[in-house]
Amino acid sequence: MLRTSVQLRRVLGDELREHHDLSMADYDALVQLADQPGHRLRMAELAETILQPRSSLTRIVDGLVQRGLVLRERSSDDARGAEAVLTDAGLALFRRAQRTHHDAVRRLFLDRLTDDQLQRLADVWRAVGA
Amino acid sequence: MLRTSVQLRRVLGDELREHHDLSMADYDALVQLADQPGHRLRMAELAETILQPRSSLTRIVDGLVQRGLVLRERSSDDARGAEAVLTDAGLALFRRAQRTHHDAVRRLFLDRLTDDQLQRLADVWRAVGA
DNA sequence: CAAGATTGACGCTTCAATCTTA
DNA sequence: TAAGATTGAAGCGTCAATCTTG
Repeated sequence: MLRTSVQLRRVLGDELREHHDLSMADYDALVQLADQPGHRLRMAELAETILQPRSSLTRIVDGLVQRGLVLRERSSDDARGAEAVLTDAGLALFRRAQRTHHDAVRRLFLDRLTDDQLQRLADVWRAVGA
Repeated sequence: MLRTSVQLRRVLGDELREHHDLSMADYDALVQLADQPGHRLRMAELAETILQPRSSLTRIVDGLVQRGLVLRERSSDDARGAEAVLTDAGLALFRRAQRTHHDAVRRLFLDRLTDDQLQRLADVWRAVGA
């Protein structure tokens, strides 16, 4: 079972890499930023939501900044903190990547299961994660 | 759902690392070797069964050989090929690691689900992997 | 001193190129 | 020439140590 989930994640990651040159972690970060009002989030919060250590997030944001997808800004209220802000280019790339990703998820996962199966899976999985 | 499976795998990996200084990939390799008659397998076959590129397997076996857990032997029938053979120490470590791993799987996964849920999960997951 | 974030160094993984034998 | 396996170099992810601000 873990084998299958690893393979699934691997394929999904390969597609993002191939079409948009994004790692799964990059994509996760873009998802969270795009989801926020103002498209911005504190580094520590962003790290937490994507289940990464802060040091890892620093590298991830480094890469996104270099490609002009994200800006780093000092936090206005607390000068120790930094915020990551999605640029227009970043948002545009995210929307394209999201299409790729959703298509892949549908093809590899959703289309292979009935609605009933999906419902059961969700229930069972909730028990594991709790 | 992928989040949960990633977390699960991460915790399982951390336990193997902490108690036996093994990566998941190391453990996967030991499982396959221990499972074979003669505790030996050709490199290419071992790579395939644990879903790793051959180059990755080379590194993995390098580490295991250095720790005396595995021996590398030239294949008797085809001198191009190499075989990995589990040593007594390797088998002993594997048995201990297996206990750790099984305990963790039970604790984090099996104990959280009813038999009925497990059965359903197996059915659903088979559809995804197919 | 504590909190937020970054950096240096290391380990794991993988690709492309290479070496060896068939 | 092809098949089996290994190696060099590069990227990703992480820990411990460090820098900066509160």
